[in-house]
Amino acid sequence: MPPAQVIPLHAEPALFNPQTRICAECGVRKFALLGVVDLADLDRVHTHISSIKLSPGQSLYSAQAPGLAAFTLRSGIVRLERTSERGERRILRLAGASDLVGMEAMLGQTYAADAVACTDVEVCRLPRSLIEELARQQPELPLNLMKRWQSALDDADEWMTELCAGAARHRMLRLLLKLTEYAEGDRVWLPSRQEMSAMLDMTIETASRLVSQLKREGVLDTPDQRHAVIHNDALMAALRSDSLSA
Amino acid sequence: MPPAQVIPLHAEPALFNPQTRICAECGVRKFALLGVVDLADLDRVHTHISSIKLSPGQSLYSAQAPGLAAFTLRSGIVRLERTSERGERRILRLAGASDLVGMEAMLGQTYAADAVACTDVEVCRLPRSLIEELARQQPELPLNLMKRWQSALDDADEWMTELCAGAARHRMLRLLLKLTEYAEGDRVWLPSRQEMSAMLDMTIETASRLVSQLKREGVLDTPDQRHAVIHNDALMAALRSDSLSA
DNA sequence: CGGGACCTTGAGGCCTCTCAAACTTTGTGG
DNA sequence: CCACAAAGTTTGAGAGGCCTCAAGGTCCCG
Repeated sequence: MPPAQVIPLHAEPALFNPQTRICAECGVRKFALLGVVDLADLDRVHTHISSIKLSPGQSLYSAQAPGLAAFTLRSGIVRLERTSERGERRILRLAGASDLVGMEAMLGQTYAADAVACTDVEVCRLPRSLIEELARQQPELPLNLMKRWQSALDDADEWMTELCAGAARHRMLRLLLKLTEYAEGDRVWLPSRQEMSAMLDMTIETASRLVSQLKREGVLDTPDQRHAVIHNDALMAALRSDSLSA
Repeated sequence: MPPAQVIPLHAEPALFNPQTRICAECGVRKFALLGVVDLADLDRVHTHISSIKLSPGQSLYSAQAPGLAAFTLRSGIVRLERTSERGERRILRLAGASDLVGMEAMLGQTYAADAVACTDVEVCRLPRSLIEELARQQPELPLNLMKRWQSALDDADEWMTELCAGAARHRMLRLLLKLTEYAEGDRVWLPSRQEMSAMLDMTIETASRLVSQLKREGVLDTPDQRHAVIHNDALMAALRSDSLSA
C-alpha cells in the first residue's frame, strides 16, 4: 500500500472505492495511462488496481509468464532485461516514474522480458480486464496505449543508437546522461557495475575502470555506493571532446 | 503498379475501385495489416492506397518528416536506421514482406527513423486517414495495430540481445541467421559490408574479414555480390562452438 | 579503357577482455 | 559492538580482438 496520507478531496465527486482515492492522490496519475480516465469511471469499475512495493533486485514479472496485468510505475526505476541464446543477461532499457511496463499483457501475450526493480519501487498493477472495461467507456484509452507503445519503441531505438555503439567510454558517458533523466533531486541512481556491464555490453572491470576515471575527471561523485552526483557541464564537455576524436 | 495479373475473382463481391482488385490479389494481404479488413469495406473507402516501387538505396521516408502514411511491404527488405548524436548511422532493424513500417504516422507523429530500401522493394502506402476510416468499420484494426507495435518492440529487443552484444564473429553469425528469415528461396540477401558494419557496430574491414573467413569455413557461398547461400548446419555448428568457448 | 565504388588483405597499435589479487562495503552472528 | 564471511568494487598485468591506416583487387559503368 502507498503511504496513504488522507488529503481531503475538494471538487471531486464522492468516490466509493478506497483504491480510487489513492489514484486521485497519486502524484504521477496525470502522466500515466489512467490520467485520461475519469476518476468517476475508475471508481465504478469492477476489477481492482493494487499497489505493489519492490526492493532492489525483486522481480516484477518474468519473461514467458502469462501476462495478466500491465504496471504503472509510481516511483523508482525498473530494468527490462532478457537472456540471450548464449545465456547472457542483457538490460534492454529502463523505466521510470509514470512509465507503463508489461503492455504486452493487454494483448493476451506472455511477457517479453524480465522486469526487475533497480531501486525501491512502487507500482500500480493494472489487470487486463480493467483496461478493457475502461476502454469501453473511454475511447481515448487505446490511443494512449498506442502512443506508449510507440514511445517504448523510440526508447529502444535511442538505447540502441546511443548506448550500444561506439567506444566503451562514450557509451558510459551516454549512460550517465540517460541516468539524469531518472533523477530525483540532484542525485541519480548509480547502477551496480554488474548492471552497467549488462546495459553497455562490457565487462564489470571495464565499467569499474571507466567510473573511476570519470570520478577522477570530476564528471561525477558518489556520495554512496548506489547514488551519484553528475556534473552536467563536465559530462557535456567529456561527450563533446569524445565526439571530436572519433 | 504491381504486376497486375488479372486473376478472376470468384466468390468475391464486385469491386469497383481498381486498387481494391490489386489488394484482393496481393500475396501478402492475409498476413498484412489490412488482412483483417473486408475487401468490400476497403472498396468503399475514399482514401486511396498506392503502390510504390523502390530500388536499393532509395528512401521510403525520413526521420523527422511528418508521418502521413504507414507502409506495408509487399516484397523486398527495408532497413530502419538512425543517425546517432555523434553523426554515425546505425541500422536499427530490418523489415520484410507483410511487415508494417512507419506506424508512428498513425499517431500523427513524425517518423522516428529513416526507412531505406535494401533490395528492390514494393510497398503499399496506407494514408493515415484510410486507417482511421477503416478502423471505424473494423474494430479489430486497432488491436491488430497494437500487436504490430508489440512485435516491432520484440524485434528491437531481439536485435539488441542477439546482434548488439558479444564478439564480432558471433554477431556476424547471428546476422546470417537473421537474414535467413527474409530469404526468398534458397538465396538470402547479403548486405553490403557498409550495411553490415552499421548493423553490427564494427568496421567495414572487420565485417569483410569475417565474411571471408566464414566463406572459407563453408558457412556461406556468394553466387553474386548481393546474395548468399547459407548452409544452415554449418552455421548452427559455428554458433554452437562459439557459445562453448564464450 | 579509365575511373569510381566496393571489397579484400596486411601490419601495427590500441582498447577491451581475461585472470588475479587486494580492497571496501554489507550483512550476520557471536 | 566487533569479527567474520560474502558480495561487490577496484586495480594491475598480460593477451588478444578489433580498429586504423594503407595498398591492391574486383566489378560496374560511362
